[in-house]
Amino acid sequence: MREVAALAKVSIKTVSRVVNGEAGVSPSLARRVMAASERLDYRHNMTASSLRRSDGRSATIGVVLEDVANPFSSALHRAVEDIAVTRGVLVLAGSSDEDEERERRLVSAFASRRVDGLILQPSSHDQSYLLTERRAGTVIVFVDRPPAFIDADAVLTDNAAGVRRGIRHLVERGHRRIGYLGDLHTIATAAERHRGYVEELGARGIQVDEKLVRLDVRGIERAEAAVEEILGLSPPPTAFFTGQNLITIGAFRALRRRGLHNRIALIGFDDILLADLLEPGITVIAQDPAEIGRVAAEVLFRRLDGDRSPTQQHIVLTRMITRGSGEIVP
Amino acid sequence: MREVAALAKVSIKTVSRVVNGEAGVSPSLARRVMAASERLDYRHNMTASSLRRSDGRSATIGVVLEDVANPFSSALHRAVEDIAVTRGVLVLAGSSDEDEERERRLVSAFASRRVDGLILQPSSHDQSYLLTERRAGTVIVFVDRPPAFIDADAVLTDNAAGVRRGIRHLVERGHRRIGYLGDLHTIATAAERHRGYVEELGARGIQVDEKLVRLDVRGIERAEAAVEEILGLSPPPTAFFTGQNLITIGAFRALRRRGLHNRIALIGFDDILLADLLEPGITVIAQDPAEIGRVAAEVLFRRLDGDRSPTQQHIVLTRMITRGSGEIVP
DNA sequence: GCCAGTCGTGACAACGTTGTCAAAAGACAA
DNA sequence: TTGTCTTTTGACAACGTTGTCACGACTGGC
Repeated sequence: MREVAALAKVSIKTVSRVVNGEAGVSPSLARRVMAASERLDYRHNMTASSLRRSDGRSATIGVVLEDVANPFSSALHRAVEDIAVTRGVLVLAGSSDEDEERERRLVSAFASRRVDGLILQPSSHDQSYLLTERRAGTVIVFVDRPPAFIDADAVLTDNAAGVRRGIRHLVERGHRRIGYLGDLHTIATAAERHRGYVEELGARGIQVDEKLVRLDVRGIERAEAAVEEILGLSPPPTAFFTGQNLITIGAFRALRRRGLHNRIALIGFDDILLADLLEPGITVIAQDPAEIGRVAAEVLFRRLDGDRSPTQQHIVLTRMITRGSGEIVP
Repeated sequence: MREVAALAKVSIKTVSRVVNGEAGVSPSLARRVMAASERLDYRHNMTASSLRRSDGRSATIGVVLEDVANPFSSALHRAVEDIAVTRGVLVLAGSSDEDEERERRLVSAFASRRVDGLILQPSSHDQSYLLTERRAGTVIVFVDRPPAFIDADAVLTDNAAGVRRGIRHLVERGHRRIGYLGDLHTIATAAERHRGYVEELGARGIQVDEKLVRLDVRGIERAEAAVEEILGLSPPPTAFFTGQNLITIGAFRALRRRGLHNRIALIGFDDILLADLLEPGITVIAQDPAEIGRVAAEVLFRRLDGDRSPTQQHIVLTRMITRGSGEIVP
């Protein structure tokens, strides 16, 4: 900037004014400054700018997700980015891998780079450590899972309601013995989904048979094994509800290996790419990660713009997509 | 930092030394400083630090991908992140959507935040605009597509070789009429893949029948339509090679709708989640986006560590995964 | 007890910007 | 011409750090 000022024969303050598009610079000087910064390949230094600036904004936000490579997280990430770019804001992204320690390290790294806001899919069970960041002015929005020990905006899926919808769908088609496979019960969403299963069965006057329920099922292989086991019961279930993506895939594999994929019903939580090409197509309760990301980003920027209203939980609805596997009758 | 210094009754320089873990601070003072910064919730300001620091490093890199939400890009992104975290470096990510203008805006936004390095999956056909950034000391590594009008490190897939492998597989099983569907010919990788098709047929003494070839096929629907058209020829092809993910899906759909999925062979470029659950499973030439990301990040950090050797192209191999669709005989 | 050398500490300037304020230059009326 | 007001411009300090350097307090050898 100093060099540009020297070349244009003005003060650096005038260069600053031109760079920031401030009013009150005569056109001739402005032209001279632009020409000079062009010639010297001048690049504005946002970090120095935000250091000095009164609002101290870095025009950068941080996003902590379970894994930027998984479809749910990355769709959410993309939606956040789309809102952010419209405001010239950049997105730092990190994966917590369901690990509290990693989550905290990421948050701390973001904080030391003075991000304006944070979108967090929490792995931890206590986010009170964020109080410090918030006191420092960082806006925080939770996604997918509710905050614990801190009052903050959150954008969540109606997990229990979604599962109830799926279970109702099965019960209405005559199923009474419905197996349930859920993810780690410590994950808030997994607990919610299991709750939906129990509640809907209760509401329909069906006793929960604990032998048909497996929690803490992680990954495809475990799901396959769990389905095999449950199918060994007598009488076996006539339908399965699977509480997560990979579990759905594992269950489908197991059913197909046994040749039961057209005999036993299956509904999965969370949509799966290509689910419509399978035989039968898999009926799912689909979340809308892009919508979650969009809403979260909008809430965040509204807060940054000065919204001081009480924190709020925003619920994003699920949608049932029927493709065949959920419409098999007992 | 000033407040911490005041509370610990030392100079701010001593606080700086403690925060940076520099040697030569007496243990008693160090303890006092730590206690004080704990009590005041002091957060180191990396932006101010990197502004003053002699190397000027921001411990942040930028990644420009086609779309952070697509599986290829996001797997690559994740691999980069994994290398970066080990060095305390954070990753800014952005999606170019195959749009030159967006790519340049992202690069410029990254540059103004003084990222140390840039990993770029270019959409543009001329990246000479990056010369300025590089002169400023930013390390640049290209992924997936080679640089144009700039000499830089690149990490690429052996596209042509991968396709040749697939075509050979089909020819060896007796196919002579093999349809080919490719993405936008302006994308370097798509052009390379098409080249592989032509070359391998040539090497096997098979004349390319242009009626069996469709380029510039974008997305699932277009691919479906293209397959339908080509199937209308007489004689129709006995196999298809599809040069991209979505095209493979579209082709499979079209074949299934016609009831030909067990009669006409299909090999796709790039692996598809769940491809093994389909009937038949889809044989693919799989890329390894995670490996591309890993290598790119390693090259980038090696450069940042001072490696001044000539720029290099790193080739990441493809792998054929046979699942059934590619093993159908005419 | 003196000197040279080492170690710990702090004062100060600087990194690249922008906010503040005052000075200079121009516009207009009397 | 003068005085007043408005517009344009620049000098300077400050943002939160770290590099440089110098100072004082030890240490050990004689």
